Amino acid sequence: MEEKRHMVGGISRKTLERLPVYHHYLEQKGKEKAETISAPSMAADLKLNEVQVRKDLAMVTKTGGKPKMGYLIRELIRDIEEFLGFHNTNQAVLVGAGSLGKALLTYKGFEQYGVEIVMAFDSDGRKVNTKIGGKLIFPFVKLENLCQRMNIHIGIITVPAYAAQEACDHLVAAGVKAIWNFAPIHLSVPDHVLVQNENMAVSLSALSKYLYEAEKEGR
Amino acid sequence: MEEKRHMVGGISRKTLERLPVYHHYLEQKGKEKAETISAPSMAADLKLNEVQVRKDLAMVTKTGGKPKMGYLIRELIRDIEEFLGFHNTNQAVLVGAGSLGKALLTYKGFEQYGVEIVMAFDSDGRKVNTKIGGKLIFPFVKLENLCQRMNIHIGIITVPAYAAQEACDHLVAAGVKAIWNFAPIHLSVPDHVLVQNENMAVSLSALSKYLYEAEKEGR
DNA sequence: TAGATTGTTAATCGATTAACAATC
DNA sequence: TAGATTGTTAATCGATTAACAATC
Repeated sequence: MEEKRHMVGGISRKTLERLPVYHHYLEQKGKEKAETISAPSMAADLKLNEVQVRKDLAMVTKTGGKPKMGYLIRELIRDIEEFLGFHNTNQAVLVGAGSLGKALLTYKGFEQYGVEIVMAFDSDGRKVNTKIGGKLIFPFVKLENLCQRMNIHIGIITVPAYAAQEACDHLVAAGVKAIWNFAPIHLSVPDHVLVQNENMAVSLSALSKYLYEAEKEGR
Repeated sequence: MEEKRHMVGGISRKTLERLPVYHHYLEQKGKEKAETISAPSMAADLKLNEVQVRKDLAMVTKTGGKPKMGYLIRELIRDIEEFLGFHNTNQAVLVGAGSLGKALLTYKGFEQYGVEIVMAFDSDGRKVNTKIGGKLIFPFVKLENLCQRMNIHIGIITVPAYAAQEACDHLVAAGVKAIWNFAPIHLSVPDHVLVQNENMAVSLSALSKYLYEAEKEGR
């Protein structure tokens, strides 16, 4: 049975990308003492189409909204969190304790999204056995063995591009099911492994292109 | 005249996202002594559709490919770089010298994509006047004045979510035209300013959701 | 009741893919 | 020539938006 590339668990990737945006927005609103929210006001604030907002919410909410009243904020937050699986935390390992890896190891916000980095790997002997953000750095050669034994499901790749495929292969061999890739390179993985690319080069290119166009058009 | 949201300089955002991927791939191939490349082989390696590759390349290349031979790698690289405006470097400032900000300040790969970070701002007095990655940290209150005087076009936001909109407002007031936002929050900006969100929460949510589904389905 | 809002069905729009003629 | 490959036109597919009935 072939799985559609753009679908994850029955909803479109586009919707999936908007859910965390809604989640963050609703948490903000919740702090401001608001109890309910309407799709048109959410859409206006987030610059989205109101029907799109309603359809997205319909994918996750059990009780739905009430005409003239909108949705209950607390309920929506809970529904989104359950839908996205925030509450069943997955353990992750990080490969490559360079500056970006260090930033991710010290970042506090991941657990909110159901991901906990439990350790890191690096081939630089000077980093091995030190701690960053409270997480111990192990030698790269122990990656496969340790990940397998600890039944780790998520690998985060922050090594340079030339080392990324090798890191990826070891993670896959260890049984990792999802890879969060920060190296600007296309990774080859078996079909059952999800690769989520965080490609900064893409964003930069888009910015650069936009400014290039803006200049040409004399804006 | 209204500009289509999903178009940047006449090409679709999807194509724009793939161009840096092609660029990196072609540079790899170029190093391996290859001189030409065909759309089918690129498509196979990058797991894309071959017609899509051809169409994307047709958007940027002047001379096109030759039947039976494919495209000249060096030429494609040059065309993509010119199209994306890699060669006219834009100066950028970074706001928020925390762990992520530090990672970006020390990262070497940006200039390749036409973006040079020239300085950073932080409201923490202990960081002010120190250097990270060779770039000087200025007090946050000087942001608007300095950016305006130096005619900076790109702002990179790596402050916490609660401080992001304020940082954004100052950047916009200083005349910045494009913002690269790492805070997990929707920024309100005037229409002429481009916001490029690097939302790690979105990626994490997708990973988390994928694993959640995989478990449910017993994979 | 009137008006705001929801949820759904139908129309539109854009991006992807298939089909195919042209060409080296 | 035969076969690989390009480039383009047409068909398909999915996501967005418009229209509208239902409801509080």
